[in-house]
Amino acid sequence: MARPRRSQAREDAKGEFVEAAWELFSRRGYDATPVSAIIEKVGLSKGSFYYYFTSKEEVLDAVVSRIVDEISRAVEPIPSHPEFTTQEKMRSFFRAIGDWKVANMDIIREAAEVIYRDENVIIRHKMNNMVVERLSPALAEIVARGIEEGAIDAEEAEGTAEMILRFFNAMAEMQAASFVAAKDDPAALMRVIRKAELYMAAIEKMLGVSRGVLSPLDADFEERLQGAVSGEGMPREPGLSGERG
Amino acid sequence: MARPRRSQAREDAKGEFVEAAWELFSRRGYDATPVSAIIEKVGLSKGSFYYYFTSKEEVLDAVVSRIVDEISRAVEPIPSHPEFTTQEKMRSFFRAIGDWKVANMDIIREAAEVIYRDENVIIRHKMNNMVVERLSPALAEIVARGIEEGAIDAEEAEGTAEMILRFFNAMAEMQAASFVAAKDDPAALMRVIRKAELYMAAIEKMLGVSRGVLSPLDADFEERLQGAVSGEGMPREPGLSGERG
DNA sequence: GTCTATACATGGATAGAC
DNA sequence: GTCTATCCATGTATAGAC
Repeated sequence: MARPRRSQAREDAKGEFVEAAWELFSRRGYDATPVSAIIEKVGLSKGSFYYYFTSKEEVLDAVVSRIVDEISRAVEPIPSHPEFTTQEKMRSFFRAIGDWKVANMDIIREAAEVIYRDENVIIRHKMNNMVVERLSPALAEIVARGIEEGAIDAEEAEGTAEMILRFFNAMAEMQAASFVAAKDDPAALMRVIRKAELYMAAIEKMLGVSRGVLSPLDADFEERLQGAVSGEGMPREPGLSGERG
Repeated sequence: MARPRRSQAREDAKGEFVEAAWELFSRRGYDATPVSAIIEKVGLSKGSFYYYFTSKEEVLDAVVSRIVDEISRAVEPIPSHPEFTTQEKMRSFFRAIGDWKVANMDIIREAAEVIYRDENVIIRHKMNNMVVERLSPALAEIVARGIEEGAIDAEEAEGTAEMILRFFNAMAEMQAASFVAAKDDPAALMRVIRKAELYMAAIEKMLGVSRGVLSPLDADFEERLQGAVSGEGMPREPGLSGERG
């Protein structure tokens, strides 16, 4: 027996609001998206919106939470992987984040320009903080294990894990600033990637692991990124990852 | 008898707006401060405000710029200091920033709670970016010199300088998160300071300098911070060479 | 060039009916 | 749970006075 519903029953109205909000925030920005736009998209009224969320900010929290959930799911099993060494776990960890970015490159590329704008710091900020909060435990577990085994040189696993993730966020901010500064310069991307390697190398130094333990993924990531960014895989000059002068 | 100028003569109306804005932003927050509050405080009208600034955001930019100017003035002479070694320059550099924070602790302590709130990320963000932008050149000069002399192990001075400053910002974000998480816990401050040492040690590792080159300032900073935080007036003594004239 | 007064559109949020 | 109607704060624009 079917449950009696109102004319246009919603399976998951709240979810629809979150979905619509993300689409709008990523295309127009947070401040620039009025609640009225969200409700229009969903086809419900303002009253409904405020039935599910106490404020516009709350729907942003939900949006961010949903995104971080995805990354979190990919990262959680890594620390307890039975066969991975500490190095492999670290590499997988960063790669999981990178993979998410690559997998969502089409969205990100479109959203980046918007999200990276000053007015939308609030989005990045909530994302950054949630990444630290939710991903720290898994990374801390890997680091703790690494310290035990002597594979990592650090004093305190949790603080170190948090620090690395915040450093990762700082790297993203660098990318944001670089892209905004030169969004029309096609060479900008390569400069950003080169800078990113500096950051990865810095993490290696922080952890006292040898150079290249974390960064090889970059050479790989770089290719995939390049493909994703160009949209069709333009031919390009070979490796720049290892060289220095 | 002085001719009565319109209401009250203003020497520097624009400066007064900036001053008033900073006082209000730091006490109530950016979003929570309507332009009407700023003009009330100054005693001028909205039209005046928009004569000097094209938007509310612009006055925030001016506020942030003024603050970063202060730090910048303290930092600029350091790279060309004739007698300092690279290590001393680095130490002075970080200390100059620390000193500014200590000197302004009363304001900061009051403002911290407000500034650190999510709604006010925009303030921190603009501050962070401006710090990177304005302080990078000086730090890069120190680093470049250090690389030449073999005192610092890094690949590229400018990128490294920018990275370190962003890392510094990340440290501030950690502090923000920690304070917000436990604002009533008196032990929280010590934990934060301890965490901060982790960050300073990480910078030392990044630069390939020996442990303690940068962090001794922390022991010092810690004391002064402790004094400042406990509410006692602190001896504010810029232990650093040149600054404002 | 500097400022006052005022008008206005936008948009977040609420109340209460169904 | 969803609606309609409404409130009201506030950023911004403008006309015009000194």
